[in-house]
Amino acid sequence: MIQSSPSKPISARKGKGKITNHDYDDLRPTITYRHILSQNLGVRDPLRVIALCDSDAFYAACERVRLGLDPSAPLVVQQWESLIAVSYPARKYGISRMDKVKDAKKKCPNLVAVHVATYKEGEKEPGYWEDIDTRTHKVSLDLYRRESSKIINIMKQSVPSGEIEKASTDEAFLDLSRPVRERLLERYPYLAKLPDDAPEGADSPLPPPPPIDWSQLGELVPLTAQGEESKPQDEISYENDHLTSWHDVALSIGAELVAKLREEIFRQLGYTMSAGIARNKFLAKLCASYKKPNSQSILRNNAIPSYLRPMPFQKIRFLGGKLGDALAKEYDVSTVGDLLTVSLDEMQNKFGENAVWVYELLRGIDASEVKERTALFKSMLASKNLPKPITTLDDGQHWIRVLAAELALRLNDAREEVPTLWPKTIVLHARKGYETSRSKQAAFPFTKDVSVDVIASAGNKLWKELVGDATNVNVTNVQLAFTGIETTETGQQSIDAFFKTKDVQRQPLKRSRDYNEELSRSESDGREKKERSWTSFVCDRCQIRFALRDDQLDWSDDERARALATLQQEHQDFHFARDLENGSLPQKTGSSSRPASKRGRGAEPRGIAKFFGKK
DNA sequence: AACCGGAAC
DNA sequence: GGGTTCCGGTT
Repeated sequence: MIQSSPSKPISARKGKGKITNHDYDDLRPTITYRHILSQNLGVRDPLRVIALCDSDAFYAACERVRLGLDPSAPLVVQQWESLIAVSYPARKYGISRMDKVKDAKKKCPNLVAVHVATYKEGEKEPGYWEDIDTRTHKVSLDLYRRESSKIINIMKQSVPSGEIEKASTDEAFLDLSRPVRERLLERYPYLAKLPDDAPEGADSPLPPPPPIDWSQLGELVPLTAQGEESKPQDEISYENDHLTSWHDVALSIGAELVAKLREEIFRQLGYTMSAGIARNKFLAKLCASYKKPNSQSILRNNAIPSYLRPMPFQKIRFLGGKLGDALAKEYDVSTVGDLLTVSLDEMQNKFGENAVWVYELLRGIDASEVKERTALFKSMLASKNLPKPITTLDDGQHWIRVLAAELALRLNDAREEVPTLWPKTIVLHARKGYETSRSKQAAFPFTKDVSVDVIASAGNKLWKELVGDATNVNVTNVQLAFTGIETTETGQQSIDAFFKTKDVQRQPLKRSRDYNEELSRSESDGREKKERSWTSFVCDRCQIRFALRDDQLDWSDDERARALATLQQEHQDFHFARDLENGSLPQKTGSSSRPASKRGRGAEPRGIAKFFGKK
C-alpha cells in the first residue's frame, strides 16, 4: 500500500536533491572497436537502434482503402453509436473518439461514417450491412487484423535481418541494430579494421564520426524542448554539446531503413505510418508521437534529457495506470524531471520490484528486448454484450454459434501463417444480469479441422454447465475463448513424439489427433536414436516439421539427404506461390522468422550439407 | 479450473 | 470513455 508522504520540499528528501549530469552518463558511452566488431548485439549495445512503427488512424485507413476513398476524405469508423477511429482529416473538424456519430456529423456535414463489419445472423462471413442492430449483430475486426498482418509481412521483407515484434494491430517494434550495423561497416569499412597503433587495442574509441545530413531523414527531436523553462545554473547544459556520435550515425541509418519501409507500405497498401527511432523501445514508442501523422521522429541520445524532463510521466507506457497514479500521488508531481530527484533507495522502499525499472526509464534506459513471438497470441476471445439479454436456450445457442464462427475464422486465419497452432482449452464466460461474469472451461479437441460446429458444440456443452437449461435465464454478456494456444513445435520432445511415426510428411496435422498418446508413449519409450534428427527439418517460416517416410529411413545418408533437400525445396516453392497469391513479394529463400541471434551468418551449412553437420 | 485485476488501444 | 483483447497472478 502506498502512503502519501507529507509535503517535504523535494530537495530536503533523502537521496539526491539535484539533477546532475551523472544521471545521464549512460547516454554518452564511449564507443569502441570492440563494440562495433562484436557480433553479439545485446540490449546494452551502445549502437542499438530501435523503431516503433504505428499506423495512422488505422481502422479509419483500412476502411478508406477498402472503399477506395481519397485520403483527404474526413472519415470515422463507428461501432454502434460510438466512434472507434477518426481519420486525421476528420480530426481537423474537431471530431474526437469520444463523440457520438450524431455530434461528429454536426461538426462535419460531409463526414463519411462507416460502421465496422459485423457478423449477422445467418451469414457466414462478416460484412457491411444496411440494418445494423446491436441486438442481432456482432462486430468483426477481421479486416484490421488481416491488413495488420500484411503490414508486418512487408516489414519482414523490407528489413530481413531486423527483429520485429508486433505490439498490437497497428503497432510494431523493430530492432534495426543488425541491419544498421551491416550498413555501417559497408559505408565506413575502416571501422572494421582495428588500427595497429590503437592505444588500447579493441577498447580504443572509434575515430570521429562523419557529419550527418538529417534533412531527409525525418523530424529530429530538438535538443531543447519547446516551452521549457531555462534551467538552473548547476545543471549541465547539453545545448552546447553538438558532438555527433557514432550512435547518431546508426540512428540516421535506422531512419533511412524506416523511411524506405514506410514508403513501401504506402506503395503496396496505401497506409501511412508514423514512427519513432531511438536507442530503446520505450523511447522509440514515446517519440513516435512527436509528430503525426505520416512522419518519423528521431530521438538522439543528446536530446533525451531535454525531451524527457518536461514529459508528463503518465504518458509513458506502463506508467499510464495505477503505478503512474501512485507515483504522482506519492511525490505530488507530474513530470519526469520532478521524479529525477527521487533516489533509487527511496523508490525501492516505496515501490519495491518496479523501482529499478522506473528509475532507469526516467533516465532514458530500457533494456527490454524486441522479440518476435512464434505464436502471435496465447488466447483468442470473442465477446458480445447483449443490451437485450438472452432468455432462452435457443438464444444462447445462437450467440454461441456466432462467437464460434468468429473464433473459427480467426484461428484458421492464423493457421495460414502458423499451421501448427493449437488451442488447448476453450472457455465460456457468461454474465447474468448484473452479477459478475462466471466461466467454465474444457479441453479443446485436437483437430486439424477446427470448424464452427466443433467450437459451437463445445461451447454449448459449457453453456449447459454454466447457465443450465432453465427457461428463464437472463444473460447480458457472453464470451467464448481459446486459451493456451501454442505451436506443436514447443519443446524438442513433443516434436520427436509428434513425428516419430509414419508418413507425417507434408501433413503433420492430419494425424496429430494422437498427439497426447504419442507424447506420453515417447516419454516412456526412452531415448530416440540420434539419427532421427537427420530425417526431418522444421520450416523457418511456418514452424512445421517435415519428416521422411518410414520406408526412407534406412536409405543411405546421401539418399536421405537428397530426399530431405527435395522435400525442403517443394515446401519453399509452396511458400513462394502463396506469397505471390497474397500479393506480397515472396520472401527470400531461407529467410527466417527466428530470432537473428540464432540465425547463422554464413556459418550455418546450407542445402544438403545442413543435414550432415556434427550432431 | 475458476476467478481477478491491470493495461493498452 | 466503454468495449475489446490480452496477460499474469492467485486460490
